[in-house]
Amino acid sequence: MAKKVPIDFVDERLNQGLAKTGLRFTAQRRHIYNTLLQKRDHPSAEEVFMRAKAEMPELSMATVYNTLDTLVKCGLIRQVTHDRGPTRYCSNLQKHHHFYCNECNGVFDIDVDPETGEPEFHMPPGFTISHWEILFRGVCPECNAKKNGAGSSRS
Amino acid sequence: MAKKVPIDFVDERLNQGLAKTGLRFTAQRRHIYNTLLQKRDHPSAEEVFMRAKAEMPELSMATVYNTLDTLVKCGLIRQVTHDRGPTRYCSNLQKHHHFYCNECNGVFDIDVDPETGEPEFHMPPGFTISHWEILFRGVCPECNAKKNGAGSSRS
DNA sequence: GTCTATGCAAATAATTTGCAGTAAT
DNA sequence: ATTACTGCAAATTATTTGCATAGAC
Repeated sequence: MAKKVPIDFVDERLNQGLAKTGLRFTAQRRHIYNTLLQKRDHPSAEEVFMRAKAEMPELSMATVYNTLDTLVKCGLIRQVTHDRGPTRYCSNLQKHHHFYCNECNGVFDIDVDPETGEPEFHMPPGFTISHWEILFRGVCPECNAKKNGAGSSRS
Repeated sequence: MAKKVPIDFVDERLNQGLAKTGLRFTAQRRHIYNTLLQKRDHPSAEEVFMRAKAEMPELSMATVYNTLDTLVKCGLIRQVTHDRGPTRYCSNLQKHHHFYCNECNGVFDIDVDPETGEPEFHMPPGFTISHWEILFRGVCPECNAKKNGAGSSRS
């Protein structure tokens, strides 16, 4: 079993994240964030809800959705959307790639070699690849034009 | 405007795809596949429905969903799921990568250099990248074990 | 005390399913 | 003739929203 992430670490990270946006520290946010950090997988909102509710029975689904969005906005977790099903969440903020299993729909982190940055070097044995692509995220030319033109600089 | 894909090409490809699985050639499948090939973007099922219904008013949403699934199974199109919204579809079967715009949620094809395979070489100007990752698809070790162990060979 | 966050329930969005009629082989 | 496909409507899944109450600062 992976070693437990200490609650002090959870609180510190959460406080840092919330501070940036002026949001409040609540028991639910702490508990949900802690739930995510305790297991290095890619749970859906439903799965987070079930795990977290086990120790906080009054917790509601809406709060889970709200909190997950909040944590994403704070940069503490990332959304993972590689298939048609529910959005999943990833608390691994290290640079890494993803492997999606076409059979069980599981999502696996593929770490990179810290020296070379090569993911293949660390591709664990047993995975067979049928397809791969690079996914870039950012801003497209049209939206960049809008941002640079009209809005941003007020000097 | 990009040049129109001839209907003969559409029919030929569709027949090839359907033949592999024993599925039938229908007016709806032809029309939907043609609709996808005529525009190189990444429409959702809803968008495909609207475009296709314009020329085939009796078309139903369920048929669009069914047909899109069929075309994916035949290998004629691919699903694109990079955000929380509706699944989109891609009729570009050339090797390429994707760029997702965080502002407008648009999806753009990023072609690769046919010589080197480098996507950056062809990254069009104006795109600014905030994050990128490699997405692998295939079969995970556990599912590979199941397939090789129990089921497949009946000799 | 003020304002944000939570919990509940209702609403919406995206997709799937059941089934009777229609069309392809 | 047989079996798959379509269209419609209802059902389900995933997520969001409105609002009264509770809690953080």
